[in-house]
Amino acid sequence: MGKTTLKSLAQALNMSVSTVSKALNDSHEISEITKKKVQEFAKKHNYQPNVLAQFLKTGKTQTIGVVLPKMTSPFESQILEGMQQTASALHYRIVIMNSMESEDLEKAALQSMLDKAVDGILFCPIHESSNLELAKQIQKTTPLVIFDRTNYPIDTHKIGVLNSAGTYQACKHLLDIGRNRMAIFCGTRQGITATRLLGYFEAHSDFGLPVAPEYTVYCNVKSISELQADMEQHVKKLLQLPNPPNAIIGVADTITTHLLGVLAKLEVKVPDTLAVIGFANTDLALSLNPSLSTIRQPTKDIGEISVTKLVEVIQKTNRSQIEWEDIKLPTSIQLRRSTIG
Amino acid sequence: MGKTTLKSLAQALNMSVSTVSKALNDSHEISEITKKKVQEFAKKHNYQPNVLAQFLKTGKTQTIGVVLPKMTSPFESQILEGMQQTASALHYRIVIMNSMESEDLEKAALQSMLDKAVDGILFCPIHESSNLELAKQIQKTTPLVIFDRTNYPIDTHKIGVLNSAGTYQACKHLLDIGRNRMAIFCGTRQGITATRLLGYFEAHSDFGLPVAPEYTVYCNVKSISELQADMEQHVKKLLQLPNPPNAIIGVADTITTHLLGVLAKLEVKVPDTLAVIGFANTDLALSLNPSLSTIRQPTKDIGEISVTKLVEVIQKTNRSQIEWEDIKLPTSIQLRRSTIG
DNA sequence: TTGTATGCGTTATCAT
DNA sequence: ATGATAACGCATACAA
Repeated sequence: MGKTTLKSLAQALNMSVSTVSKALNDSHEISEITKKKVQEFAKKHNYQPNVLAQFLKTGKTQTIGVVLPKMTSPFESQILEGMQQTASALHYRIVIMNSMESEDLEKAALQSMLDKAVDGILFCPIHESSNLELAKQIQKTTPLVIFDRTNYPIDTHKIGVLNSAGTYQACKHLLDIGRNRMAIFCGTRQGITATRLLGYFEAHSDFGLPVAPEYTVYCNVKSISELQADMEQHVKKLLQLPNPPNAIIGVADTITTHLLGVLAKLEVKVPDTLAVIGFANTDLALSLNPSLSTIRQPTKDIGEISVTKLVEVIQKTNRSQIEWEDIKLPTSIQLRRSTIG
Repeated sequence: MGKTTLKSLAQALNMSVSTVSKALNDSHEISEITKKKVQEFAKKHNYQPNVLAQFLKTGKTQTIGVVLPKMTSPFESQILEGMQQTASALHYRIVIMNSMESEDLEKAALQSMLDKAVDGILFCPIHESSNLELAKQIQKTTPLVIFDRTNYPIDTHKIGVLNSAGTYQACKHLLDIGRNRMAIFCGTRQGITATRLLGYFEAHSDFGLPVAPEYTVYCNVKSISELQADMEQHVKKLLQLPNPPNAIIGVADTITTHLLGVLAKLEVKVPDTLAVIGFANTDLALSLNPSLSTIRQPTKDIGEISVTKLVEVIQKTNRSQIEWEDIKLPTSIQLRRSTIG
């Protein structure tokens, strides 16, 4: 009593392997009666097709590889959950490779996908040109879709959010509540940060607000502790300006949420002295000090659409004729006590 | 110029397929000179072995399946990250299936692993007996290791934490700072909750504190909003008692962190009126209102050890002789303003 | 409607 | 030291 295979079934049923195979695949060239017979017998003997053999035969693994810079912050893990769920629904499985913000690891991750053990790749590059050549190379043979970091110069589907609009909304809200001196805390000097800054500048221009260069702050996001120390210095410096800001916008989850901790430590009153709003997908906004006004990204949708689009490409026969889409999903804004007191 | 395979290499080199295969696998029966020749040629032509064929041949997929109830909270995502990293180091990949706290989905997830597309399974059951029979069934053919929920009645390695000690420590700390009336907020009535409650009772017994039954509170954790509403009611009720508690212990990440939001909403002073401490792996403890005293679980270690132990089993030839370990890792306690003001 | 034969790309066994 | 050949389990073109 070894494992049940097509062969063993065929033997037991006194039929040929191909008949059994076709019957189990519900082929039209098999009579209903034998189909039923075979299928029942197979079920009874708990037959499980060896997917590896199927894979080898069909060249498809029903597997999607995801390469992304981190996976523990709410933004990423929510996206991953969305991907996992829709992939499951489409009968795909997800394999995650964490590039951990390192270009070398990212390269290794991408290369490990290359061995044809995945049908397609969902890629969130570390920065706007990291491993670009490799990605282009891969794309020649394996469908690849970009998510989140959509300003990555490559021809394929891209799924991200309307970053500049998110910041614009935040600025508008701050202005509405009388905060006209807004600092903005950024991460690295590229990609998404740049787009979010754009919304900030646009809003200032539209609303006739002057832009103070010292209000644009770049933080060291290498590690949480470095980020905290760095933000502490920046806040102190800003508050000593002759014309200090009365609001801060955070351009990323980590920055915005940890900024509250820094301000609490410095005993800066929020929102009295500084209103705070920013991009954040934490579900702890209500438990923060004070409850945090957020610009939320539709993480579940990002995950879902990324998978859907990728599978679309995978299943397309003539891949050359696809019109690549650059999808930008809208953000939403939630107002809480960190801005409205 | 199709894909480079053993066959194509052999043809080009005018050698046999088996020679090439052996040369690439560094076999001792191949001369150094041909080895070098083959390996260089293969590299030059960017040869990638088809892992699917390898899988079919060897019966190993170098893939580990993870089934767990959720993946977006810090505790779970940190564990997943730990698993992913050590798996990578051991040349395994991780496939995640999210049971989403549903027994049916859990069953489907486990069954989808059954088709032999994974070499082993890491399983965190929804509750202490969910899909127990199926798990036992699977275990006959596929190595399976339990993590987090270690009070699952099955014979295999289990990797979790010393839950009762965690709560015990928290109680001790509360007593040290003069809080002798501690309520405890639990989730469902089973498994881990029970163990953590044990530490609470033990501490009370050891320290000669009376246990007030109304201090043990079970919360509805179906969704965040239900949890918040439910906790709000419980807090109100507790504070109206003739002898209200002066501290609350949360037994899980979500409960503890969201409790702060509820208390903020009710304008209950923390820690003045109620000190708060609890199990939580959020890295936002410092940004919470107020900064949160936590009992932290060694998530990275859980992930790392789980994978290591599972791979150990996978690679063991005579699986029958293994002594199953029930590993309990210590928690650590971080004191912040929610208890020490 | 059913069966036969072949191949997917590897590894492993056995000759040479 | 190298090569021929047979599996692994399945799907499919083709034959009957």
